[in-house]
Amino acid sequence: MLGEGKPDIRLVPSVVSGDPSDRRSIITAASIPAKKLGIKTAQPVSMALRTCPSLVIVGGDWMWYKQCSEGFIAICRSYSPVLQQFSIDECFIDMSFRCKRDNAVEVATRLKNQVRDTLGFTVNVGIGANKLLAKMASDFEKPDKVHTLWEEEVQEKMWPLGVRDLLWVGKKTEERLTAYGIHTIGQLAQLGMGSLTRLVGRKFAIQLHENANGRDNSPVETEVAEAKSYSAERTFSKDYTDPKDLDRALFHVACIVAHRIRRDNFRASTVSMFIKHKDFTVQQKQTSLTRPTDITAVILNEARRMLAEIWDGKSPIRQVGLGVSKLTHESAIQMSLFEDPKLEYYREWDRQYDEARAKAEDARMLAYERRHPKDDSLPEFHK
DNA sequence: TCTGGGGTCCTAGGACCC
DNA sequence: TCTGGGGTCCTAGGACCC
Repeated sequence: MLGEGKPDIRLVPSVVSGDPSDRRSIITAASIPAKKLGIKTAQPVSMALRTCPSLVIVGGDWMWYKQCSEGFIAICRSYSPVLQQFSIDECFIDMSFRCKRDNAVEVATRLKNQVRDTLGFTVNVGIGANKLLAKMASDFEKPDKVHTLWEEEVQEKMWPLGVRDLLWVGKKTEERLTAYGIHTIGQLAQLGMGSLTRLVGRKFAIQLHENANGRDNSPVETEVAEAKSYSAERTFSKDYTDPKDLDRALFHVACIVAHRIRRDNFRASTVSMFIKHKDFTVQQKQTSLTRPTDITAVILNEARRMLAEIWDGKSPIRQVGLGVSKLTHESAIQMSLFEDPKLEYYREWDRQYDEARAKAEDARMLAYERRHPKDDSLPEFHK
């Protein structure tokens, strides 16, 4: 993991980001020293460099992260099978049948230390009577810590925090709440439902009210939900004005998305696409297909048609995206008598594309293994 | 300084049916 | 001839998460 003589990037201001010479790169993760300087996730790298010229910038290693994630989840699962993965580095574990409240901190500390000593990275563990409280507790002081947030601690530990610290309160909701004089989670908890409903709508108001009061009855979902949509987007290093460039980008994202749904044995009935202008405004368009498809050419064709409908063909475009939804696993393809004979040709093109992609995947795996040679001094991942 | 990429869910208005 | 209200589907847009 760490080479001889290389500094531990966790101990100095550092970030993981895309190519720092690309002005459009943003930060995917920041070390604690970097965060202390005010550098935040999703900030442009160029901005962070201005804050800290000596910032250490490294590229991401997604295959490694995935492997670390699997090792982490495996350890967590050994504590309780009632586990819900929330993201690549977070999960909820229902320990209610495994330990009593009195020894929850002890068990959590054991889990935290086992992850650190086995996998070589630290985690925070939050303990609470529901998922919201556990999640909020896990975001208290880092790193390598265990925190509790029991119901009777909500007023003392959670209510003084700013509304933005509450899960599901993002930038827009924060703006609305602060404009109304609501700055802390405690104020939010005591705000009347009438006012809250006017600010954020009925459904969200109910959730925010419950959550701010420390209540959450959502279950730990052990089943991994099937994907409901797939999408891909490309941001250009310079805004595009040439239709040829746009079309190439659309082709690129269509290939990626169609490949993914074929890999997962899906067909899609809805195709959507969007363009983001240089002022960040977005135009989107979606269309329903008469029959679900997994053919790149069919998806691309719909996207092209929609692009022509929403773009004047000359205003500068910063980003293009394409998505599919309304997915089914229909295995029996109903061959219509009137099916376009070109479809067979398109299917063959896709077969060859998928094959080439599989080869590229193998090559990436090999390169990964060269990057991370087996090191016997490091403990094995729990599989 | 100039803002990625991949997802989920919600809302609101219009079309259409009963 | 003109009117209601509920349900469902579709589309566009917006919010949030990591």
